[in-house]
Amino acid sequence: MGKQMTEMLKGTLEGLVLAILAARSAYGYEITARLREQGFTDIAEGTVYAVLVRFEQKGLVDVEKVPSEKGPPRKVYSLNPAGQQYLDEFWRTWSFLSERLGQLHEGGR
Amino acid sequence: MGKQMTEMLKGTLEGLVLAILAARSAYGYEITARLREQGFTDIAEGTVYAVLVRFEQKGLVDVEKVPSEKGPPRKVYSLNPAGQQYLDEFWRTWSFLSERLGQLHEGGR
DNA sequence: ACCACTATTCAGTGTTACTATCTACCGGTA
DNA sequence: TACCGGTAGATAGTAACACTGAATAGTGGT
Repeated sequence: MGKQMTEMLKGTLEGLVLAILAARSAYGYEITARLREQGFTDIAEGTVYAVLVRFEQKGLVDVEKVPSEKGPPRKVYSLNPAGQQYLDEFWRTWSFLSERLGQLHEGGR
Repeated sequence: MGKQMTEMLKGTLEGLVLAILAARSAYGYEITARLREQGFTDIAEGTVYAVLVRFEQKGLVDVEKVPSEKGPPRKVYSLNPAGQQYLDEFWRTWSFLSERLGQLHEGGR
């Protein structure tokens, strides 16, 4: 999708994935697929896994290994209270930025 | 403002500054001051200058040195057609992301 | 002579997403 | 058996970006 999207995803991809997990627990492959469905066709698989590893290291998610009928076992991630708090903070930050940019976008025409 | 804002600014700070320049030409110190007025109190001065250098290297702006009554000469930056095009692309990218995140934010409550 | 304000530059650091590749498990087919 | 496509995850190396912290420099006022 271009270099601008790549840079813009830094800082928002985390929130994107957290928001998906907030709706319901999921595993990496599934999250990638859902992002692709929503139009983020260029997000690399490896990138999503890296995000999930970071979440685990920061203690924002709980992990459970679940055997799969097709393929190797899945690592199912679910948001814990710390993750929910982190997500709340993300929304506050994003709202602030979104508001300012929205004003600039309107004012510029 | 926190680490989340720092990361979220990657990719959006460029657009922020471009949008400011689209409204009218400006120099670095002035841009920093305007950002601070708008609530971006934690954006480092050095960061803004780095953005402007990148713009110059990419050929998105025209530069003019103007003597100042107070202090050293100013480098006044103005958006050129390439910069305007880059800004248009930024808005398209941001709109896409903003729409998706907006949906997730609404759906999550 | 000193200080506060204005104005720009730069080296070094940490975080992040991408690329590319590798491992591994399963079912179906030749 | 041997192979392949789809599912699932891990990892080393790279590029881009914002921040920290400091340095440099010009002007006016005390």
